[in-house]
Amino acid sequence: MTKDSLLPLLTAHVLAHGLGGASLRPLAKAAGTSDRMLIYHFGTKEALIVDLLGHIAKVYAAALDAAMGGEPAATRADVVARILAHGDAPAMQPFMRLWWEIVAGAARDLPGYQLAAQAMMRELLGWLEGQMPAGDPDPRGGARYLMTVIEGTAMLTAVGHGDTAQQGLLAGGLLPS
Amino acid sequence: MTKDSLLPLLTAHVLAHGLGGASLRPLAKAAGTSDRMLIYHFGTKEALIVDLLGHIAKVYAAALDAAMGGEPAATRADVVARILAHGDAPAMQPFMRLWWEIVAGAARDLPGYQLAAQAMMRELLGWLEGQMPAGDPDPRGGARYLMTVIEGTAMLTAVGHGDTAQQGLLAGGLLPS
DNA sequence: AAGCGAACGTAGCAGTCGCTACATATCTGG
DNA sequence: CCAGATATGTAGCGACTGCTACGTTCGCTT
Repeated sequence: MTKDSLLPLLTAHVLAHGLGGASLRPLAKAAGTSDRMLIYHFGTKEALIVDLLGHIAKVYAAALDAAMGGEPAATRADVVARILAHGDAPAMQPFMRLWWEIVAGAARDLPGYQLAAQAMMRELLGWLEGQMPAGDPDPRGGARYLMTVIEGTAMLTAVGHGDTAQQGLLAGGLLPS
Repeated sequence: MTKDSLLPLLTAHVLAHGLGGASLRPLAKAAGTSDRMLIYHFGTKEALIVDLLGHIAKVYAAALDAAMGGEPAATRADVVARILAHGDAPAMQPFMRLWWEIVAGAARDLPGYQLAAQAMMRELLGWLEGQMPAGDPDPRGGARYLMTVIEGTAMLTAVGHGDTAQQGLLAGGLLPS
């Protein structure tokens, strides 16, 4: 029972129950161990969280890679539609709930949170650059532009203003009509 | 010592120390009371948080109203620049840190969080609509579009990807060059 | 003045927190 | 074959959690 075998189980638990309220004993039960052993392996709860965030970032990267397939999109609007569909998928929603906790932790400068969030955003940006339409005049800037729009849409959706974001995307010519 | 005189002091405490980790005794000390009295006034910690979120939304609305002044912007890019400057102001940063906790709570459907977040986004949307340039072809859709972009920028900034968002805004023609 | 309800302090409940001391197992290398 | 490292269980520490029981003080009304 090593760290690497523990991390997926811990990940599953925080995906289900959140990261902020996670405490050692429930985490340990989810991983089939005791709090004693978690401290033994990770040294500290804080170190555990840092390791866990790193692992979650890697899981996210793998999920993006798996969704990477398909030919490049025809238009920027198609790129947006494609990734919004990916984020709206039911399988992604536990991760989306977790994501906002990671953002909140990064905003408060908790150790490990910024690093994990930046890694995931870097991954998403790379994915977007690879998805940009073939003849796009500015794939590099365009990918950054789309990422900004997409994250804004995700946030508004999280607080129940998804329709507002949809209307904004439509007005910005970023939704296929 | 009524609820309404307590709420500003409680607000100051959560702005400084966060909302997720807030517990009754520190809150009470910040408000100059005891945990006993907080329960007496609000009935439950959960009810206190709900009331507090409602109050925070009102404070946010008032802050936006106060910043409302000035003639309408000349271009959409000016609107974006204006509100990003407002959000980057040092006085707004405790609120920004709190905001991501509110988003995370809304994403997890904690009681009161969605309501407060929606109220604040509604307020921001109204402010944006009032700030749209005079001759804008689609002020209503444009405001929603700008709000999506602005919130995306805020999120990327929170996780340390502010430069990425800047480049995106530039590529989208939403920053005055 | 008597009575009453709201406002408040003190003390404490049962439970959880991160973490540790201590005793054991189980495995590995000389 | 046995020393030493690695792994695990049990029990518990002190601090903190939300919340409550109980008693007191205050301002007000009748």
